[in-house]
Amino acid sequence: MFDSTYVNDSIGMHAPHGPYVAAFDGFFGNAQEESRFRQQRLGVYFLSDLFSAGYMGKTDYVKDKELVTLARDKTMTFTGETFDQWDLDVLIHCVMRTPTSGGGSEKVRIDPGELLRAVNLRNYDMNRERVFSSLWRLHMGSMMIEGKGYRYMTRLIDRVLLDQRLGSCLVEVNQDVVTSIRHERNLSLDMENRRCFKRNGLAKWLHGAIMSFKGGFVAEMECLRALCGAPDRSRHAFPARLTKALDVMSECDAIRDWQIDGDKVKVVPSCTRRDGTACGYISPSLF
DNA sequence: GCATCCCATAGCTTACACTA
DNA sequence: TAGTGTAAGCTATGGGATGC
Repeated sequence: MFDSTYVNDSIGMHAPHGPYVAAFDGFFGNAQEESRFRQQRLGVYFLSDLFSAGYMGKTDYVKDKELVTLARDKTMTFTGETFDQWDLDVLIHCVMRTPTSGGGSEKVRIDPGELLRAVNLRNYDMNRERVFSSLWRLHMGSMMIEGKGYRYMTRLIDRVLLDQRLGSCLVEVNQDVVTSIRHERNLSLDMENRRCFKRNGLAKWLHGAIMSFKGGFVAEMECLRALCGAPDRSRHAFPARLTKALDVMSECDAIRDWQIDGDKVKVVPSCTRRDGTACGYISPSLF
């Protein structure tokens, strides 16, 4: 069943290339510039409320929702079912298994049971259904990044084929996402850390933040809360959640040190290089 | 060895009450 | 009225037992 003839009919759109492989050289200048444009930085995905700090929580359908990001010169909007850290676990699992030798889009077979074991969850009907739902959300959700003079439309997973008879699926992750996440990262170690955090969505979100800010970061509490998508109504509970999450990360050796000083939070990852890698700063001026 | 079920427990979210 | 504290309800987890 997992034959190329089955994966060519995507989502009703005839797409011999990936969804945004430019078929017209010259619009973006040379090929190198085009490549730079297409590959988003890790922070675009991890330092925003695209993947909120929840875990297997309630999802909402949103249309053109403006995401909270650190980007000053572009805006990001999202349409689809909202994502949380469970969806990010599913995405990273798929990225880890995507072969990169071909250079173009590569498909990978995903076994829900294996995925669930990899993230420390039980392999039973409800959780397997959650894997399929997450893949559906990751495929259906679309982002638009709008900068000076351009709009960039993309999605995280290009194609999903679900084999209901075998209970497994074939997934084609957006090649730019694969490139961004795998760039300079030891994904096995990242997944080991995330597994250790169990269902603490905020710890997983913060882990994503230190994947982007390799030298750690200093953040204002309120900005951090907005960035990780924590709702306004739970504002008063956020400091306690943050302390708990940082404790969990510290116990799992994902961070070397952390401090909460008034409304400022400082996080130093375990793998900080001692070559002067810059520490990130998250403040209201960036919003 | 793996999947599933049952039950007690823990954690998170949300609604409501209270206070400045 | 906005911010904060608390408790109830919901849901997933962990451990043990059982079946395939």
